[in-house]
Amino acid sequence: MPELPEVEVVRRGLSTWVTGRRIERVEVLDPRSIRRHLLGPDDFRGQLEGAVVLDAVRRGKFLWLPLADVDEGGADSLPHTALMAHLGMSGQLLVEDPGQPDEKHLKVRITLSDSPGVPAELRFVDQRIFGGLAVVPLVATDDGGPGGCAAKPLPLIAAEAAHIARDPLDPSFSAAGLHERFRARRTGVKRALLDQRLVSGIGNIYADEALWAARLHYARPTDTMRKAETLRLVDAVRDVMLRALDAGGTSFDSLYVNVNGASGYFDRSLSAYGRAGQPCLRCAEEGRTSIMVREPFMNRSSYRCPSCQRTPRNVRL
DNA sequence: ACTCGAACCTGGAAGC
DNA sequence: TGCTTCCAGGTTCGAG
Repeated sequence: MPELPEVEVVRRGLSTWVTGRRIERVEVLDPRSIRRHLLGPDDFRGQLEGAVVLDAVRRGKFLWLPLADVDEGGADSLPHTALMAHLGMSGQLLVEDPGQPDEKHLKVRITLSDSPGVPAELRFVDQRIFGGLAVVPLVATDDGGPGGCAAKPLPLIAAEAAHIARDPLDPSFSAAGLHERFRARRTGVKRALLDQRLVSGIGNIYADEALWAARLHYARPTDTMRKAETLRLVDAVRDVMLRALDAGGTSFDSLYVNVNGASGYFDRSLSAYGRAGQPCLRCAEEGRTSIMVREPFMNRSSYRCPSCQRTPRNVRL
């Protein structure tokens, strides 16, 4: 399950290996993976073939490659379209040699112009099809700031991601702004963390990790949050993401742009998620014993320590 | 306008 | 052993 740090690793890989190359051929093996491209596979292929990849940009878990249009001559003109990618639950973007056998869940094959020492294919592989690709317009950002994390930041954002808030690793992200949005909401803090319109890039796992680190209950009403608590929570989110980025970034020097759901971080560094029945690490450190619990939440699960993440007075789910 | 649950999808795990 | 059911997850969409 790629989270923001894994998507950032993919972005860096694409930035290094795909930027500057021309798309020669596109093969859609499963149209469900481009269902967000409403005009269908033929149009998808037609828009991509001949285009040159200018950069790799990420906001939250949304990733896009701004394209130089074939018939646009001026190198100084801003790009109009981008190849948009979301990895969903199980998506992978792989840069591979054409000789490699097709993956079982290979969905889209993109053949790139030759580049010395770099494989020629960009492959989108996705088992559960929650992710997908689409060619989308680039629109101006509403605040005039950069669209997201990029090598050459532009005040443009893929239309499909325009409703997504900035993520906590974005230099333009405002924790104070998030606090204001919390106060204006009538919902629980975990639901707010997962709402990509308020803050992007946080999934179920990192939400639990950050809430545990910040000692907050998932059902804490956001309109009762004190500013110090919001800032503590934002710090915790950043910390979790940066540590995962450190762990995931280590394999980045290979030619393969790879997202692996079983990254070392998930295996070794989780303090809350999946730890039901096990002792709370912080309580243990402080000489107390409390057992982590799993509770249903939004048809999923939340993990917390009943001792240091106490149930609030007015629960909001 | 805001909030929340359903739906999408696959395969591994758990239950029978 | 083989079958069925459950569960995981991010995001969008529609109902309330």
